[in-house]
Amino acid sequence: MTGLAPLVVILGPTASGKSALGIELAKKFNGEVLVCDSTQIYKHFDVGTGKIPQHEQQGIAHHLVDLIDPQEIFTAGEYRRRAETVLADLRQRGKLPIVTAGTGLYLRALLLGLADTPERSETIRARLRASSEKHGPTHLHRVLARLDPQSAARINSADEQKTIRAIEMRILAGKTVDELFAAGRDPLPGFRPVKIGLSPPRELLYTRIHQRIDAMMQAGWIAEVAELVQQGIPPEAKPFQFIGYSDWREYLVGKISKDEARNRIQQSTRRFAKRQLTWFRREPDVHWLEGFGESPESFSAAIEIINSHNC
RNA sequence: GGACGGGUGGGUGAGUGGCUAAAACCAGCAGACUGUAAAUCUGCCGCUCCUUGCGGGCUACGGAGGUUCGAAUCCUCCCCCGUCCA
Repeated sequence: MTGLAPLVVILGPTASGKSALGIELAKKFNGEVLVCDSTQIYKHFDVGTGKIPQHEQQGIAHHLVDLIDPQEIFTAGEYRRRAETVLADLRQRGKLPIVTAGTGLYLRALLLGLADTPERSETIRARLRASSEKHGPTHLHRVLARLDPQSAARINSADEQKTIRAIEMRILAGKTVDELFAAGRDPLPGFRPVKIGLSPPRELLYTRIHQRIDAMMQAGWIAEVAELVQQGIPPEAKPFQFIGYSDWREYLVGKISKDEARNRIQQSTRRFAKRQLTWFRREPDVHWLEGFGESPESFSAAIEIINSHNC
């Protein structure tokens, strides 16, 4: 029991109000925010990724934001490492860490850890992709079936991305996925997570998502994209895969109308929110709240949950 | 008033006598996911019953009738919509 410091986690789909709740709780409990979001990692992609502007942070420090340049690649493992550094620092300063999590995989990497597996290798991936191009879409899956039948059975043959990763692990480590995973993960030491989930009614969430997109547009999202394009950041850069960025890019060159871009963005955001919900539903020990993070009810409910875990 | 074209499941839309509860796409729902994760991938999607099976029943292609062993598909009348001619 001793030595285990509390770690508040606020999780939920986009637009559910995680950030707002995080800030309020940080104010109340002398905390700081650790953003757990794979998109806010990137510098210069601000409006569309929902970063909280400085002037809205109310003096609460936000960590794990703006870590890398647009052309770089980030990973869940790297997130875990950086988060641990931040956590150690907060602990030293007696601050309550509050994690606002929208990216399920990163949260899992933080809390449960990852198995000791090889990191991604761009060379191997490029080679595999080339070979897939040459031999057809299911070729890699057949290769995997030979190298690692178990994971081949688990991975759908259409899922090239996961197939490649499995082959990559097999090549680099000389072991199958199951063999690698058998060693177990490395859970976050020294902390006791208190998880609060935000799950507002679906209809309301979708409405809120639409409103948020409009607000982002008003906050200069399109201009932001124009600026990024102008700086010469190529369309293949990872953050251009984030919702909206390529749509606005197409809008800017006149390929689609503003309305069309907006519609597409609404659609993919809704789908994204669903996927987040699917992921988080499996997260164990979550105290689910039915409202948005901004609501006073959520705030007081969250306080009660945290207090009951005697933080 | 006349001439064409058309009315299909939540939407768009294919289907011109059986293999059609009806393609495809969208929307929606559910799920998987241990280093790209706002990514990537999968399933369901008229209602209903169970012994959950390439199972049974019911309802469905504007409406009403008809032809046929069998109709979204053919015929008749009616109602709507679009374009054109008066």
